[in-house]
Amino acid sequence: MSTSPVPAGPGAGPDTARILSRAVGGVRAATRARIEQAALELFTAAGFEQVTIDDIAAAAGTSRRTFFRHVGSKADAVWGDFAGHVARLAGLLAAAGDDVPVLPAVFGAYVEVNDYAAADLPVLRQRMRLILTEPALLAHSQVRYADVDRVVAGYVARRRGEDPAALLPRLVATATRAAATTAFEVWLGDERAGLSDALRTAFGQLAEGFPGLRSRA
Amino acid sequence: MSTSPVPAGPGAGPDTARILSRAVGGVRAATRARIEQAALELFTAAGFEQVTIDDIAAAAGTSRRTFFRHVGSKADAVWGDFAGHVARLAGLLAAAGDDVPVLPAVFGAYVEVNDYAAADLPVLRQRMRLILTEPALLAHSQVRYADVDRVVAGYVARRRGEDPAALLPRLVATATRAAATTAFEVWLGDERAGLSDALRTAFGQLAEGFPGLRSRA
DNA sequence: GACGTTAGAGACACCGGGTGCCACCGGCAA
DNA sequence: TTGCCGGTGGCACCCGGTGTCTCTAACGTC
Repeated sequence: MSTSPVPAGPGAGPDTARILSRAVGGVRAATRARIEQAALELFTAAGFEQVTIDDIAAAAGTSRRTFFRHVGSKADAVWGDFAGHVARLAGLLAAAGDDVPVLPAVFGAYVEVNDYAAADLPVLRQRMRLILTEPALLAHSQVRYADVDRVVAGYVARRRGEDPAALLPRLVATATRAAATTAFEVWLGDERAGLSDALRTAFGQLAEGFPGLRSRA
Repeated sequence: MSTSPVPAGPGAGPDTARILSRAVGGVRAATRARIEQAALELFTAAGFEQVTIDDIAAAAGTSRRTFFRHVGSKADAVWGDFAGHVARLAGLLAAAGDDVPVLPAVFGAYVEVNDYAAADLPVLRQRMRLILTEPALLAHSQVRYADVDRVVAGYVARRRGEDPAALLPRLVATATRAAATTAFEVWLGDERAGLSDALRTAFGQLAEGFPGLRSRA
């Protein structure tokens, strides 16, 4: 059970992973978490492009093939359970009453789904810094955000009785998401800023139509 | 000089390219145009992922290595001279007088830089359909749009005397760009729609802060 | 007209992300 | 014991992208 190069063979994997799981729920989730953690550390230390899959696999104590089985792609290693994030957003919107106006409902759902516990903020900063800084990850983000946009556009369309492909639902989705990512950027650049505050400020500006910029400067 | 498999060797390239250029200006530009055209046709016919670089090179009558020398990457083959596009936008903003309010200035620059001649619209549709449909190209678009955002944010910051990294300049940049891409989407989905009209409509909604969505539905 | 120079092109080798396939090993049920 | 099954590792392969070398056609110079 030491870390010395014992020829333990492939059987060593399941054992250690088993120990790590137990409380979490499943071997899969445990190894995936190990891989993602190793990837995050290596990416922030050396940069996304400089780290190879073999590096991550080695750091996580597994193989290249297993990495792809769990994570799917190099970029996916940074995103964690984003699908669950989107699902929570969809749930919040579905649960929003029809008495609250559309725009505040979207704003509120965004703020609530991004209401992280203080303990999770450092990891979130690490993730977002990578996503917004590394070109390859920034590119990949567009594919993920498209899922968010579909959810929001669908909600607006339902409330308005419009086609989700119409201008207004799509516009609300892309504009609110643009505001959210911008809020993330300024939050990332200011160590003292609060994420919820940044989101609310950005949404406020958006909802007011940038009043200071429409008439004479 | 026929198209039969004469062992012409590497010398055949420069000759034909020479003929194609002359009126355009440079052998480089001609071969690049040939490559981009071949790529666009193959992508729309078979899908972005299905087409390999070798396919494009063969269709353009050149080699894989030459493809990369001219185009840079597979995704770049779709974008044409987007850098010039961004430069024109920057020029329009720089030339905008300080008497016109900030937001209308940005809107106007966007509309004007996207005022294509009728003859260019089919190719534009082809390009935008690919960019908005193919996931890999949608991802890549984020990197390109980041350049646009920098230009717009810089303009807003200059007009307002703020830091380009502050919330408002960034927010205006990302929100207007989101509106523009949304306008492109609906324009793409509606054969009869006008691009300028779609842009103006989207910008109008954005500037008004979605009035119908802020109070009771 | 022979010369060297230069830009463009092709061939080759290599790297890294991603996938399909097969073999193995452990646990579990019949 | 036997058979199944989830998880794993190894291997081969495809493809996008880059560095390097060589070749050749075109151009200016003497």
